[in-house]
Amino acid sequence: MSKKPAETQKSAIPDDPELQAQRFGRVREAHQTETAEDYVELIADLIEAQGEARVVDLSSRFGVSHATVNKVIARLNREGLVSNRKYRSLFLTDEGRELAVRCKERHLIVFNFLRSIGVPEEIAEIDAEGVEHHVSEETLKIFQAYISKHKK
Amino acid sequence: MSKKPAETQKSAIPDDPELQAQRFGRVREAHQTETAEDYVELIADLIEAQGEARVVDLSSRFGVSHATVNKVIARLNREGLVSNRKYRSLFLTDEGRELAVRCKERHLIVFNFLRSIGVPEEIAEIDAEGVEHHVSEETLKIFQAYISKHKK
DNA sequence: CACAAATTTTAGCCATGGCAACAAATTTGA
DNA sequence: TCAAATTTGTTGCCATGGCTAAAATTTGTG
Repeated sequence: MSKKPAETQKSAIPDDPELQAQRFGRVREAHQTETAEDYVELIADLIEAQGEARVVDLSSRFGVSHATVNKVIARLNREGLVSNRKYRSLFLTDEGRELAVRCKERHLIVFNFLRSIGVPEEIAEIDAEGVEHHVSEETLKIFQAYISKHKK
Repeated sequence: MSKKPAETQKSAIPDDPELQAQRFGRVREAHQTETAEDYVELIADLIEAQGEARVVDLSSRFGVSHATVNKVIARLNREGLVSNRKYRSLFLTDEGRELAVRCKERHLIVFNFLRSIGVPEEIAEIDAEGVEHHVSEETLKIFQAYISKHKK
């Protein structure tokens, strides 16, 4: 009766399992790349700001042990995003550098968008850090348009 | 010269390490609870929609194997969010139910906010799934206010 | 230069959440 | 009823990203 053919019945009924599985799959994927993105982004920032990126810096800025940093770096190296030689400072590969640029852009858009709808600076910074990895290109474009329209 | 005393120099310089570590720490925390939140939310939805929540449903909707579901359920049980007996359908504890309610509210706010700034339905659904776990209470309030102001 | 301090690496531990394969219980239906 | 199908549970594997502790290397100072 009041049931539209194949429409989402909103509220509780989560609709088609496959669709939902795809969504969660996306989130899991995003999660996979989160660490990599955070690392290349910070490495790029450190190189720009201090001329080099060292394990200590990453460990203090991420708030994890240097052992953890080392493990992640080993993976990023394996995946061709970071190039490093023992006991020397860290570098990004071309691929890593490209990824860093994209991430930084995205981060900035999310941050600016949050600011422009009225989120206080420090909170926007925190939220952007978590949110940036989960925002689609489409949504990002909408954020960008909103910023442009409302700026100053 | 155009350098204000102790201000964030924007762009590349990531500012104080401790602050930054706190931010990443928050993201890690959020991540910790993500799985739990997704599970209780879906369990609640399934119970509402179909009268019960079974391992098969979770596995097909999350798109993971039932072995994985079982493992997570064991943890949630240990943590007092889910109550279950062997070979029977799953239930939420009071605590689990409360968490589910909070998550559902949050999910809906994020989803509606995205819709209200012009994100298409299916994309909003995907993005909300990933974003919801990383939005602070403050930002959520701002989302909510925006929705109210722009609704209809 | 030599040695102490700082940094980096390694090793070994843990929990989580993936998986496949197999085992057990329950439901179904002929 | 009872065999087959489905559902659930268990086991053992893997990778990731946490940790501490100890070893190795580099750095810097006296």
